[in-house]
Amino acid sequence: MSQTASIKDVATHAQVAVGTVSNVLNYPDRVSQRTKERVLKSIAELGFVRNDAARQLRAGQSRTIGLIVLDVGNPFFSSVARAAEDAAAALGSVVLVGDSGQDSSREAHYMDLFQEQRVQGLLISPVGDVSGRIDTLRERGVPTVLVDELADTDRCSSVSVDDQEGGYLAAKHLLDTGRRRLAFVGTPSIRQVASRLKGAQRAVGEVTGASIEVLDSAGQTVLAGRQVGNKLVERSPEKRPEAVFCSNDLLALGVMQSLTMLRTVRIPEDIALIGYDDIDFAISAVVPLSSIRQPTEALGRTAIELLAEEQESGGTKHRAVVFTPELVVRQSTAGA
Amino acid sequence: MSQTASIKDVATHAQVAVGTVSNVLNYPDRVSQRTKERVLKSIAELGFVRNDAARQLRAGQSRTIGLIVLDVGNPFFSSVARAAEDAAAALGSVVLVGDSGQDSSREAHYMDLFQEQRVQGLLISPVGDVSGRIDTLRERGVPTVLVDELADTDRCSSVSVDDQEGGYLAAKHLLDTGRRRLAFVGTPSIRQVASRLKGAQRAVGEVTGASIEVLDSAGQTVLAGRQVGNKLVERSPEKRPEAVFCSNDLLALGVMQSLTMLRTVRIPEDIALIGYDDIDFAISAVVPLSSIRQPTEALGRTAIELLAEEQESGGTKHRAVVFTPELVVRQSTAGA
DNA sequence: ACTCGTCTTTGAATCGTTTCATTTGTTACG
DNA sequence: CGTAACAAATGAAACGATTCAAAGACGAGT
Repeated sequence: MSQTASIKDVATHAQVAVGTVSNVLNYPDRVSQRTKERVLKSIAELGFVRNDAARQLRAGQSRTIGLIVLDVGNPFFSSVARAAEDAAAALGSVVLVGDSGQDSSREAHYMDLFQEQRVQGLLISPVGDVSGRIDTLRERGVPTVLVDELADTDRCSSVSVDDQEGGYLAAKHLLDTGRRRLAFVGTPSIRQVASRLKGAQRAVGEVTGASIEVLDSAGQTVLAGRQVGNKLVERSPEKRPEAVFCSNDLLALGVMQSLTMLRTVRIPEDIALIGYDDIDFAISAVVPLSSIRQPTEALGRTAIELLAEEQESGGTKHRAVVFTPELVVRQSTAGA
Repeated sequence: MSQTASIKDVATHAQVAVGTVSNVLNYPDRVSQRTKERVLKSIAELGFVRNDAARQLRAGQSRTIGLIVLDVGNPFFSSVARAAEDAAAALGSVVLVGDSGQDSSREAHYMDLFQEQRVQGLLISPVGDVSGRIDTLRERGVPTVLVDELADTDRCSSVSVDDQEGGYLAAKHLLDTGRRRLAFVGTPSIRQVASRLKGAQRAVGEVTGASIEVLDSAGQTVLAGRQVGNKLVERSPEKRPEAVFCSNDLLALGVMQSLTMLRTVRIPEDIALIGYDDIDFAISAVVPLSSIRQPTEALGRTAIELLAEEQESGGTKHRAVVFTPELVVRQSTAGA
């Protein structure tokens, strides 16, 4: 029946003032045991549920945090989101997730939406350059934290992963296990990929007699990896690299398929292989794939922490936290 | 500066009444060109953003729809969510996604949250039995649509996929291509898996001389599939099935790894293989994997449509829409 | 009996929007 | 010139919660 009972209905039913009902809900200690029981009973009987819109209106702020990611289907982002949700829950807040799908109009749409919702703050993996919009948000009192993107600390905080270090770790591992002629597979036109390559080149530069060739792939997919892998198989054995570092796991899995398909190349004996991201499939590949793992839980958790810091400082103090990725060694790079 | 300008500030700045500003926003036709321009200019200058809490409070309902899924990381659900978001956007609504992670306390948490938000309606893939809670919601005017679960149409609407038909399609395809001794790999303790098996058995029953053996797997992962695959390889060739139907693609990929690893078995010549779900990896497997595709876009879109129907009928009319999955033929089941 | 302090309860004011009955302004027509 | 018809603008009331100054209740101490 009751479309929805209001606090006033509860007050009438329990024969108390509206303020008392509110106190039962928000400051139970201020209310005597007797009346508290009576009010709670009325709440149960009427099926009262707090109207969050009214509460927010009065409070001037919501208990909500907006998160805009490039792709919820991507395990990296869904993991970050999950961690952020948990961290926010501990603070009594809720995370609303928006998926921009790499589309800046969708991104703008969610930014507007979250502003109308008066979110406490915004976590965002920006599609393009959003520094202007972020300045506007800050002026309006909405702190923002960039996710997976390094921020200018004059403007806002950020959490990101050191891609160059990840590339360094991968290449160093290959070198440490005795390989000297390396190959890098990926699309360096993407910023993150370029950093990973740069790190790899740094590691190679530290070892005399080591070299790395760059094989540009057509995309970041399994199929693109397979194409590159086929080219490698066609080469005469002495021209093949001793180790291949792929800028993501999908590429690596594609390369692995090509190399193992014809049985002429053994992994890791003839060619070692390492990927990036440590997706679920990496461990269950034909040859379990070594990879670089990004600390997604820490990213999500820290993003929420930085947001809290921003709120406390009134949006004046910014911090850029950079995480170091982690090397995960599996069979595909086992000792030469 | 402006923490946030209200409609009253805009009215003062533009020298009009608050009602006029509201009309500019909601009924532009009621306002003369001249004042409209003046008001819009003030809105821009003050950086006014509508406060959604106040709007909702007045309206008594939000423009928000709640969606609770079992796992956002699962491509099935992220695809359904995406489709629902798009369909809702066309109606001017927004979808809030909650991830229960198969945990009924998290599920309950989101149900409470969405109720406080006064969502227009709820789409849910329930963890356990939620019929009681759904009854309560209906009484309170929150229509609910079950997703990926068949509903009792006396209580609420639902969108689901006919798993038995999916199993039938898969087995029939294997039979149509000449295979007679089939095997089913999966964990029939899961409801959906049991239905798929039942459908497969129905198809086998229609063909004389055909048989299907059930291989219970330890889970639904690639590794579980590999274990089953290894057992198959150990058998003498004449005892191996001619075709294997796995209750999901991960299992199928695991089986594929085992079978192709030792090169004693060829896919599809010696053993045909088909999975279920048609995940992205299916097409880029070593041997592209045939599979059963679930119409996730249609599920999401229809869920929103049914919700709209519920709203129009005041929550009295319920409908259960069951979709038929689709067979996707690839190389792994190519003609014998 | 009176005062003081503590604990509990009260209820009006407030948040920012939308709505709608009224008022004000303008044009057309007899 | 009067008035009917219509368009545009007004501003108070309402939505449902929280807050807070003030009032009320009660017991202890003198």
